[in-house]
Amino acid sequence: MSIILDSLKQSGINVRKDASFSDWYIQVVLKTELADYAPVKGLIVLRPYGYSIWETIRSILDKRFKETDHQNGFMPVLIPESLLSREEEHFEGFTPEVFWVTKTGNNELSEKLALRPTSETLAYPIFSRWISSYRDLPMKINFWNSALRAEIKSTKPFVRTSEFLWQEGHTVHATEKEAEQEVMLILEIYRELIEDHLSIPLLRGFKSDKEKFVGAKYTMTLEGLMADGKALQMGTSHHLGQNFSKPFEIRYLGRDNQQHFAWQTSWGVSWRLIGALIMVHGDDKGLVLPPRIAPIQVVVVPIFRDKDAKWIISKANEIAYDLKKSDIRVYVDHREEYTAGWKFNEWETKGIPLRINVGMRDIENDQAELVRRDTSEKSFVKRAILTESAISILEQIQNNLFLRAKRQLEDNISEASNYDTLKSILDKKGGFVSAGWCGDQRCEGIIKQETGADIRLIPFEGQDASASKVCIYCSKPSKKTAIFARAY
RNA sequence: GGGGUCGUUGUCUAGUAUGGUAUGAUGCCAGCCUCGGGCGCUGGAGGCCGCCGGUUCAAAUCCGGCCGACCCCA
Repeated sequence: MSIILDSLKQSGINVRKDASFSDWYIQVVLKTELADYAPVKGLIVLRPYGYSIWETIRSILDKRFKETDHQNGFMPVLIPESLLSREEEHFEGFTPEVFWVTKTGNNELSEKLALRPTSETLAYPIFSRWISSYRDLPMKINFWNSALRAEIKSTKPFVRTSEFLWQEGHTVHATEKEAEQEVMLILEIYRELIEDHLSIPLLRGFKSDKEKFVGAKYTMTLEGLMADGKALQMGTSHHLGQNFSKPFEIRYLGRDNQQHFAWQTSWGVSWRLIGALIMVHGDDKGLVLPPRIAPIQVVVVPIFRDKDAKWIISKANEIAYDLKKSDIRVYVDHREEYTAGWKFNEWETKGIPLRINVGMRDIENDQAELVRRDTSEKSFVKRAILTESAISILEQIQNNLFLRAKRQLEDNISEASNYDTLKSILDKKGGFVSAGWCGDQRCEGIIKQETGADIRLIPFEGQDASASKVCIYCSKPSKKTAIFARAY
């Protein structure tokens, strides 16, 4: 059961983040009106506030994709079984979580149709029709859509749902080198989104073969750390090699007048990022949004009594007008049905980075009160420098959230030189644990079974030192330095 | 994969042991109120007690199945 805080009313968050993390998370999702449950297990409804955060994430990414010569397209949601199963490893990997359509009305379909768990197998035969020569390459297409993967056991809004919003990019290249560059470019675009906009620090590296995208040659990943010490995969970029171009016959005629199989990549991030935002930055009062992705960056709350309402609201509008001229996303809460105190709480729960209060006293003093969401710090600022102060404080909030999270991440990366230490760190502290690994999937599998932790990534950095280590499980010479964690 | 807890009005809940037509708060609606941290006062509306079936004169309550939510262990 939750620990109920008497001091808070039911309309607010009434459990503490550090006391009952999971309960707290659900309350934030529901009470800030990000999302609600749908009638089918594992499915959620995005409410306008949640959707607006997704739209912000989408617009940031979309801009970067287009700047790097990607185009948007759309693929249907149904995939014939014959196509889904064409690449064997891929099919086996996805089979347990595929939703199947078997009927139209009362008639059995002659071939089962899968609700897309991802679009590779549907897109690639079509790509094959579109590509015939090196002149058609590279082809770089992105889809903003949803994917369906049945979550049988445990579900959690945004983090683990049977349908999720995401983008999936698919590119086709003439050379392996180009595909490798593409995978890295995308990883950097994701890093930029997550670290610079969502203020969530990351570890970068490769997935192990066991954890990579089924069918990929290799997968690169960005991993974040949640406030409860569990890791969350934030984005992945896959080098598909020719693993799909061969079965799906994506061939092009080269300058050498020879047929070549193309080299491919695919990559995606999902609304899981919204879950990460909640878990990383949220506090006992609710959501805390970094300014760059907050749908509303500044809320202006006019404080008034009936007789001077119009006057004070007009002052609030003037402040908002100035802020808008500087491209700040601002909202004036002029509702007369709610008290100022009520509004303070509501906007804090929703995580608006900066609040500006204006009442009669402030107007008399030619000032306004600024309240930071991240530190609760209050300051009075003269009207003349209000806009520049707001801009500067928003910037500070953005940085502060990142640094706070970065400290949290760094404090929770441990090193283990033997198996007992690994287990004890996982149990007592959580977080990421760096250790030597022989590269054998059996060791990896046993560790996961015994500790619940898997290899989150093989980091790009620090691999030089791995030769001097031994495998954390079998003690044979280490081939890689791997980072283990329990994860969502 | 294994185990457990739970489902009562928009929300949170009492009632379930021992069967008799549902309690309180909050929210909602109307009207008042000197509204700077979820103000205060008066009145009002709101319920297939998750769904389906069984037992019974009678089921929120007992039994079975299903659906959904959450937790713990691996």
